[in-house]
This record gives sequence, C-alpha cells and structure tokens, in this order.
Amino acid sequence: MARPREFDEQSVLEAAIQCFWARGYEATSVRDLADRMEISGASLYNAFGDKHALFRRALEHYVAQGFAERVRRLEEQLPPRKAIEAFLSDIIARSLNDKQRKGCMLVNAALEVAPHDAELRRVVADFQVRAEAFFHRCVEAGQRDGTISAIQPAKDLARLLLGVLMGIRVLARSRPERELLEGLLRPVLALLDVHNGELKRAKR
Amino acid sequence: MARPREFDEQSVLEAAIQCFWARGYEATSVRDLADRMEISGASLYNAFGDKHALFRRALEHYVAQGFAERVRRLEEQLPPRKAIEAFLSDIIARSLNDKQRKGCMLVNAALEVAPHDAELRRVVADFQVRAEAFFHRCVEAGQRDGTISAIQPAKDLARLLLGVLMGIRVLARSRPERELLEGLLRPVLALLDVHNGELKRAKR
DNA sequence: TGCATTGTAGAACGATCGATCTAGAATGAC
DNA sequence: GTCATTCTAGATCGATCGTTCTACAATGCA
Repeated sequence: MARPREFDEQSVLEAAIQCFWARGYEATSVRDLADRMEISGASLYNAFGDKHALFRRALEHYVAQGFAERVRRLEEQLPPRKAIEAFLSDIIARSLNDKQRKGCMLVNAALEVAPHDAELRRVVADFQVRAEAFFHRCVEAGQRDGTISAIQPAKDLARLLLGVLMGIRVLARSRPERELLEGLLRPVLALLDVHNGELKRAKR
Repeated sequence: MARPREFDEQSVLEAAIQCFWARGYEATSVRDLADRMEISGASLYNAFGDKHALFRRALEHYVAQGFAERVRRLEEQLPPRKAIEAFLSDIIARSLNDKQRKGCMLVNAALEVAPHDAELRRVVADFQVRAEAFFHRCVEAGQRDGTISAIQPAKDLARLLLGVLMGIRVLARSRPERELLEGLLRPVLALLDVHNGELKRAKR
C-alpha cells in the first residue's frame, strides 16, 4: 500500500463549504481554501481534482447535510401545514441570525454558477425539484385532511412556496429585516388556510 | 481647454452593463469591459475611476433605465390589479426569452456583491424599497376601489410580491420553465382577488 | 505658433490566479 | 531492509488580474 491521508475528507470538505458559502465560487481562491482546510494545495488537488470538482463536492455535501435531513424530520414530526410553516419560519430565523450574510449556498450557486455551468446547474435544479416536492407532499396531505385550502392546485402552491423560499433568501442578503421577511410570509400562510366559503361550496 | 472624449459615456456604460449583467462583478475583467466598451483601459480608468466605481455606475444606470420608467408607464396606463399582473407577467416573459440566462442584474448584484459591500448594498436595497413601494401603491389603490382583497394588509402583500419577484428571478436562472414560473404566479394573483365571503362580511 | 490640459493606445507593473512540479516522508508487501 | 506507491509541503509555472506608466494626439487659449 501507500502513505495514508493525514486529514479527514468530510471535515476538510466542511471547511471548504464555509469558504464557498461565504464568498462564492469566483471570489474564493484555492489558497483561501487550502488555508481554511488546513491542507496543502498539492493535497487539495490530489484529493479533489480541481477547484471546480471541489465546489461540486462541497455543494452536494451542503445539500445532503443541510436539507435532506431537516425535511425528513419535519415531515415525520409535524402535520403538513405546520411543517411548511416551520420550514419557512426556520429559514427566516436563520437569515436574521446570519451575521455574515452568507445566505443559502444553494441560492447563491443558483445565481453565480448555475447559469453558466450545466453540471452545477443540474445540482442546483435537483435541489429545487426536491424542495418543491417536499412542499407538494405537504400541500397534498394538508388538502386531503382539510387543513390546507384546496382552491389552488397543490402543484401551483408548491411552486409558490419554492419561489417564496428563494425570495426570502435573496431579500435577506441585502435587507435582513424581521418585519420584511415575516410580513412577506403572512399572506402566503393565509393563502394555505381553508377559507370561509370553501367548505360550504364543497358541501353543496 | 483640452482634448475631447472620443466616446459617448452613456453608450459605453450600456456596454459595461452587458458585461456585468451576463457574468457578474468578479468574473468580468477590466479587459473584457474595455473590449466590449471599445475603449482602452486607460480611458476606462480616466473616465470612471476603477472597476468598482464603474460597476456602481452601471448598476445605477440599469435601475434608472430598466425599472423606473417601466413602473411609471404601468401605473399610468393600467388599473392597479392589472399593473401588478402585467409587471410580473412581463418579468416571466423576459425570463423565458433570456437565452443567455442573464437574469436581473439587480438580483444578481443582491447576491454577489451586496452582502460584502455596504455601498452597493445601499443601491440594491434602494431598488428593492422602490419596487416594494410600487407594489404597495398598487395594492392600496386596488383595495380602495375594491379590485384587490383587503383581508391582508397592503404592506404584507407588497412584501410578498417583492419576494415573489426575487424568487422568479432566481428560479428562472436555473430552471427557465414556463410551467414553473406561471404556476408560481397563479396563486399569488388569486390571493389578490376579492373572495366570496369578503364582501358579505364587510356589509354586516 | 507655442502652451497647458485632457484623452488615447499600448506596454508594463506587481500581485495573485489555478494548477503543477520537485523532493522527500510515510506506509504495506516482499 | 527494499521497493512501489501515495501523500505531503513548498517552490514554481504561465496566465491573468486590476491598475499605472509612457509616449503621443487633440483640443482652446495665449
């Protein structure tokens, strides 16, 4: 065999995430990365190939760690309407506590690298599809059990929720104001509520 | 006096907008800019100071040309509810025709430069405040004349519309799909509609 | 016609970029 | 211990970055 790695791949990958997350792809240099990961440039290239491949690994790790697990827990522990509310409220809380204004690495990537890079665009779009699917499952379940209005198609409501999620992340990076973000969310949640006239019409 | 300029400041500024719009701040080099503007690097620095100042000028010019005038026309020519719908539908149409996936220069700037640059953040936030104010005026007017539901506060609806605008711009850059963007918009417009129960309750 | 002033083109600056090379250190197989 | 292999640190590569310098061209004023 040969000489073993002196670092843990997972933990240096998380250091790389911190760099790319805070400054984006272009503005992060390979030297920044190597310093933060506490490995040499040669080790970085040896282990991850090049800067682009490292970014891809970092982005995928970010999704796997930050999104998939959280969604699973919400769907297990909360009724659908509450899961949607908890998810979006949590995003707002994170945005307001985000002193570095890092935002969401996926939204940042959606604007900086996705438009010009088909490979990374697929990673970003995959996440968006999965987030939309989470919202869609919640809305459909809520519509079935009567806790979410069925006036709007579940598909459209899921799309709206995805759009609102992206919008919150954008606004928070230039205007992290509680009133703005919470005010934005209120009408969306009201839209999910079952309306006064809705049940009557259904019973006729 | 002295030797006169050989270029028109407005038109080279528009060339600079094209560069920064398509690739962002970091990924656009001063040489890219000078080539597209058809002036020498020396003239660029002589006329605009440095890359950062040029970006600021370009961004401000983009807002002044692309947003202010469009909003004025919509508010003059359309009733408030229709003005909102026309504005957002137009954004979707632009996004779907955007073969280069340039998106909106202001949204791009909100994520790339606003978080780390107080000066540019002010330019971006100023635009967002003005867009929110446009939506707010429309919603208020619509609520007064009965064409927009008054169940939600005009302030919150305006914030939501701003968030949806940002969300559309983000999604379009990685998934420019008509179904997604138009589906997203439908429930928002439905939220503005006066509901069946609303008038009855008001008359009691 | 000089002179002062500003604009221009292109070379050049030092710094930094992503990436690679060199030399040597650390392992298991033999 | 020897060897093949993989890892490491640090120097180094050519390219490109934002910016400035040099030399000269074009103007109004004297």
